Amino acid sequence: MKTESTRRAEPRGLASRELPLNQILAGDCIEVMNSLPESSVDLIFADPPYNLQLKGDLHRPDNSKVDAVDDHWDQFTGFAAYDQFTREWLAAARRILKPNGAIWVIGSYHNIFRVGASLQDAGYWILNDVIWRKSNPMPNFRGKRLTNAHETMIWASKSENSKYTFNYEALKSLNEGIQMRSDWVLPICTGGERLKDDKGDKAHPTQKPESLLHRILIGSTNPGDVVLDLFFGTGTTGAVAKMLGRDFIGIEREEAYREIATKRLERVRRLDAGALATTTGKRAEPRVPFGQVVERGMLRPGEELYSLDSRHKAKVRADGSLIGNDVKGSIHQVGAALQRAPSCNGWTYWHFRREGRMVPIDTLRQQIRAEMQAEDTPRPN
Amino acid sequence: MKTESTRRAEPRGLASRELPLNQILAGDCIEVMNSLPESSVDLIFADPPYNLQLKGDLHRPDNSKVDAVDDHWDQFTGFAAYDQFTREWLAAARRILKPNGAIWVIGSYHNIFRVGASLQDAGYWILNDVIWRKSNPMPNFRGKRLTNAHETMIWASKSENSKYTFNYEALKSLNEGIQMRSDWVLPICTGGERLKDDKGDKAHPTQKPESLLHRILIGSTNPGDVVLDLFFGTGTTGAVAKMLGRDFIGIEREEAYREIATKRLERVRRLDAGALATTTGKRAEPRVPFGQVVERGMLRPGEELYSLDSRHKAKVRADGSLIGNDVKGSIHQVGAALQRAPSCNGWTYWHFRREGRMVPIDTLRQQIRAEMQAEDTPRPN
DNA sequence: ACCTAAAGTGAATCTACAG
DNA sequence: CCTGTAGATTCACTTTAGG
Repeated sequence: MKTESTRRAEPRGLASRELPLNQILAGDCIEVMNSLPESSVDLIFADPPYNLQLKGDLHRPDNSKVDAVDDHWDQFTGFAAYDQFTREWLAAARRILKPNGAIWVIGSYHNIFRVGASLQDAGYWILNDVIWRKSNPMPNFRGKRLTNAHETMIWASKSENSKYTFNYEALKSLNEGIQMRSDWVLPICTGGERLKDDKGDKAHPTQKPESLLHRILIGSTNPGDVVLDLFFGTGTTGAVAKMLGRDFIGIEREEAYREIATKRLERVRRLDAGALATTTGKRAEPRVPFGQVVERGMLRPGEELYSLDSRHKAKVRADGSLIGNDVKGSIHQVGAALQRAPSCNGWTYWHFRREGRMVPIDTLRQQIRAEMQAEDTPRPN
Repeated sequence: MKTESTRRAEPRGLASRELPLNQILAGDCIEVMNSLPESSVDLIFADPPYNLQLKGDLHRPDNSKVDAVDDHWDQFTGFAAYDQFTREWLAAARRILKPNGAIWVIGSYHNIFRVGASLQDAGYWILNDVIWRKSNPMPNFRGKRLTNAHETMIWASKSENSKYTFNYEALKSLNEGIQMRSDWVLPICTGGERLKDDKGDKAHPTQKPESLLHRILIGSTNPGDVVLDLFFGTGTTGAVAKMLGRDFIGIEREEAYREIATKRLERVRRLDAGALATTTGKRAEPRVPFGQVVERGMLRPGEELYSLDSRHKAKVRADGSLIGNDVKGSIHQVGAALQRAPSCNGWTYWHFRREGRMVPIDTLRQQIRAEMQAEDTPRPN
């Protein structure tokens, strides 16, 4: 396995240097991939059409119409056509993956079983299936099925013996000391993050949240890695990759999406090296992980936190750890070190500035807890 | 869709009466299923071998053993054998399912994608994929992957137009009044529920928790339904089915498991009817034509009805239709037309005035329903 | 400006039955 | 098979409107 310290063991070949880095390539993803050199990218992310096969309109109980995914790119004549499409892009993708490369694919029950089986047949080796549990899904309006509250992602290496990248400690750190599980609770993409067109409508019907890609890229790539997105859309993968200091290549067929993504990417700023460094040591601790505050964008990597008396400050890092005065670690550890105290509750010690005021980060934890309580009701039967 | 009130609409055929109810049948599940009459069971639950790593034993439908192979080139052989086994039991299961029957299959990423694709290919219609999120999973000891903290279930009807059973209100009630989502947080089977053998070791490696089957059977069967478990194991499905007043059939190849399950089932007691009753929605109520309200003199022809905000009004006619603003038709049609909405539930939209208050006409329907129930209930004289 | 109420919205395979 | 109609059905969150 490649780890944080050994990731440079695999030298970039000549072919890799010729890659069209940090660009959006126009065209069909299979054709474009076939024009790229083999064994040249570290990670592929694919959010292919789901083949939803929707029939009539759907109305909410208040009679408003649900804005469905009826785009032409989601139309297939049947399972056979969809399977062939899937097999072809999976094969092309595997060719350009480095031997130790990996792939992430996201889908729903409409397509994910077919994609998963084709992926296994193509020689990929599944590492985990990961559930994106949506904290705020669209309900089932007709009361005819369960609320479709999740999507499924498959994480697979190029082959069974690939030394894939897995930043175990960074993910554990994002989860405040507890192993990251295969189910990730994250909100869908709404609000200011959701891109709008000229008319104020959503620019893309299926824009993914940056928090999802943040966790994927932190966990399965290193800074400087090349991340390829086969169905780039509005460029969420590119935006997060750029922010996190990874190189990206996007492939997108629709010009409208390419234009939106290009503008979006111009606004993204790369984090500095300090914010990008991730924890390699060990830690442990309790309930709501501070990493979720970062993943959810409540605090930005690179943002500064202050003690209430402003005597100490520290910088937020991408994996949910802090760095202040050369001390790295959890919000608790850094707070304790700077005070030369044996311990410190980072949640109440650290504050961020909003509109001139100092706000304790514990308010952000309370927000997350409120959401978790709403979405998470374990019941022993 | 079958609801609580209509589930008896589908008569049991002669064949159904010949089913070996509440028994554990010995043998290979495909052969046993082929000996059962077609279109005879309401629900099938299947917890098939997960094909873990293809390293353990895998048997073909003819009971011959597949040689486990680690060689890369032989992987396809492994998948092919597993796929054939899957297709055969799925086909046999579909034959004995009633037209409105459904199936649940549980698996992990090792097999669930292949099972799901085969299931779609066989003509089943996926209703939901459901995530069993384990509240207490085994951690990943080597730190090389994410903690595998969930399993995936697929819920599918026999065909696209099956009127499958879905007890929406009962599940909503289980979830404290909020509609049930596709992710279920439940603990794994441990403690006193976990069956032990003579030596005190776990009797079965993958015993499922009763809470899981409880939710499945409450949500997708009615009392008296026939539930078939193809890989019965220690009989969790049978135990929960018996407790919930469903009939079960179990198929199990291993004698040791059949013995354990038999003992287990003897200890299970069937709940009484009062405990079995579940919440039902309006769909289960008998239909009442608005004309009956007029016939019974609860509203007079010529009387005016109003929307709650009094923006629209309409006049009752002798035949139980309405006329408002030159639009004539049913209470639903006139309500929809006046609001320019695609549809409208006239029962809740229209109100009449009594003693200065606005009363929804649905209260009149409820009165009629109450009288109908009183008539149906024989009174001891 | 600030608080509250109302409206809007999200990858959705979303009805049952009489005639 | 088809068509037409009765009539049942929503959660979490954001944005906008109104006071």
